[in-house]
Amino acid sequence: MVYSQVVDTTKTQKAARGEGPRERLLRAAGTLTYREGTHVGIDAILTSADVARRSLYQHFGGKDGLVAEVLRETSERTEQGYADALASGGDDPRTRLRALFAHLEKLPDAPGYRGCPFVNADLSLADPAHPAHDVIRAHKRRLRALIEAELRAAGHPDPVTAGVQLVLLIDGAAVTAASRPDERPAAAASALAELVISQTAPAS
Amino acid sequence: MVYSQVVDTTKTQKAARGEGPRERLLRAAGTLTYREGTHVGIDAILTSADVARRSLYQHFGGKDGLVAEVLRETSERTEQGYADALASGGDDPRTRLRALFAHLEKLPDAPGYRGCPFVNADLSLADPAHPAHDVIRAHKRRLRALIEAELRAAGHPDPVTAGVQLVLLIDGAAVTAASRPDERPAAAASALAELVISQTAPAS
DNA sequence: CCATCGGTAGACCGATCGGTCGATTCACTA
DNA sequence: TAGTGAATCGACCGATCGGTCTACCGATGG
Repeated sequence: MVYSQVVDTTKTQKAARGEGPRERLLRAAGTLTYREGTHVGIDAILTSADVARRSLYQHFGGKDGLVAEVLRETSERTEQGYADALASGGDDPRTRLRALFAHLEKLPDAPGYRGCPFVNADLSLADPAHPAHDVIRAHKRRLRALIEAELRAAGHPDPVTAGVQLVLLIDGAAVTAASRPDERPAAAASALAELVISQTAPAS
Repeated sequence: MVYSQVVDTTKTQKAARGEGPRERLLRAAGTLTYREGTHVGIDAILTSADVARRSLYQHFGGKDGLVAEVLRETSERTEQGYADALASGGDDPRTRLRALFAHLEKLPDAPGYRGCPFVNADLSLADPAHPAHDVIRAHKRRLRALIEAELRAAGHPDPVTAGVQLVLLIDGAAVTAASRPDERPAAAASALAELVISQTAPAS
């Protein structure tokens, strides 16, 4: 079943002391669920976090709770990154959106890039009642709202549809980058996004 | 772990007799891996297909071989659907591409729709050496080539990039439709695709 | 008539899954 | 200093995983 051995059981997280078991668990689970998928075994997470089995259940109630919490905290950091990227674009909502896509365009170049952690988890967890789905939906909804607000500020004729389109481009680029990075999908998505953004100023 | 009981162990496939074990296995595995994800147990597939355990290993060598073969055969049917959709658009490559997106736009309305089976499998199988990845990449590459040929025939200035963009739109729409169908992403993607297609005739 | 062969049935394997629990250690604080 | 609660270790649970194996069945064809 396993063709390549990528699971590294060594306690890489042990250096990150000073953090409590909860933090170590979240960090290890975040790393492993992203790299190996949400189906990593609990034991691998516990070993990597150097945390007792019982602590997991005391803090998160179980694996599903841990996975959901990992995504929740990841969404906070991610959205902070979005906000920073937008801010770097100044005051003009169009340049702000361009800055956001410039930020997103850099992500696939990161060493261990495997696509969007939210999309990956969403598609990996077949059970529609898994608590992670709500977390993911909420995150994507906030992203869409963020973009929609910029589009509205820019006077886009249909900011709702355009918001859906831009998030769709982001997710599509992430999926493609994870599978076929040679197509450079991030750049292709940014070019398409530019078409949407420029709809706000038909006669530039 | 399981919040909703969607696994139906009843031998729904038993009616499909006349087919050999191999066909029944492929049919059952296709249905179950799409509905439950690629992590369905082998026993569920065997029960649903009403096939002996040994037949699976004789025909496909193991679960991974079965999953890969399911995707391979699914890709044939899917690409036939693409070809038919294109053909329904007549001779003009632009109307052919529009017909293709019209075809794709109908897919999410199907009852058990859960997104693109290839994207889902690709993101669910964390092991990069799983044989299914090659099948999936090949399928998406053929789709891209199909689209690229139409764009080239239409005289698009950059058919390669535009091909990547249209496939990216398709995958992004599938991912979004599986998670947040209320956003009607297929329509949003088609509208964006129209922008790409119309680049072929700047002064329509 | 019997040998072969694809299929079935089902026991069985080691490994791993998520989860529970008792016993112990440790740091902090009252 | 004694007590308390959090975190530790590790045994243990039933279930399930993918995979192997033996035995049997029935049709086909020499």
